[in-house]
Amino acid sequence: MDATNQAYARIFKAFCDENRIAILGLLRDGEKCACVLLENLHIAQSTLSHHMKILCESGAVACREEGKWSYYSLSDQGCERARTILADITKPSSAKTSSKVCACR
Amino acid sequence: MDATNQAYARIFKAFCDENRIAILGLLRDGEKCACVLLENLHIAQSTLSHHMKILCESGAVACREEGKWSYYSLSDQGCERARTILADITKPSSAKTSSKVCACR
DNA sequence: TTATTATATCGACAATCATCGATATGAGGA
DNA sequence: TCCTCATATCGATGATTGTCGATATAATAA
Repeated sequence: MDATNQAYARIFKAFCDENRIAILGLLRDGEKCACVLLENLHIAQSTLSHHMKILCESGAVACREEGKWSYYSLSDQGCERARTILADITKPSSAKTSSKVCACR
Repeated sequence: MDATNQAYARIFKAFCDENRIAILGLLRDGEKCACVLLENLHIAQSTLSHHMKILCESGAVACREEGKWSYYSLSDQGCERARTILADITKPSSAKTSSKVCACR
């Protein structure tokens, strides 16, 4: 319905799987090759590739390809954007308009 | 596998559905009765109830029951916790340890 | 008490998702 | 060239999720 909400939802999908959070945890230490990520997770290579695609599409992770290797790292800009959006959707607006009791009373 | 990552993932599940983001948008203006939320969303009553349960369980939304009405509002504490966790998992650690090239080279 | 109203729960169903093994692609190395 | 290695893509499968209508619950009104 709302394209913005849908886009926001897609960004937070990056953070709602425990394996993807584990991947982010590994990337916090710095850029990592896909094979290093794979060594540290108990998932199949095709599954890792799937998660990396979602993380990259959300903008939180950046990919650098070099020869046959793919290096992944946290994207400062993408992560900052996710944090900003979460702040936007969870911060009360300055002008609250609702009353204490429901109108349907 | 990792209980913490699983718990974090569950929190962000609250934010990865467009209808739930729309609900948060309505709550930014202040506490709202469930029936008011329902009027503003094109979903069935049982679906709203389902979403409210997920939002409350994530901690981002608080529920106040009064008579036959349920009033929902953003939880300052719960939202702050979500923001803190997102910051934690997306901020590079101070001591980066990885080198520029993959060890498997 | 009986009826109405607000919300939660249940059961079913379709859609989405995480996962895997198999295969394709593409870069080096022999 | 042929082989190996790193990664991506494909197709299938089981699990989870969003959605609904029907029903249960519980509060209030008549």
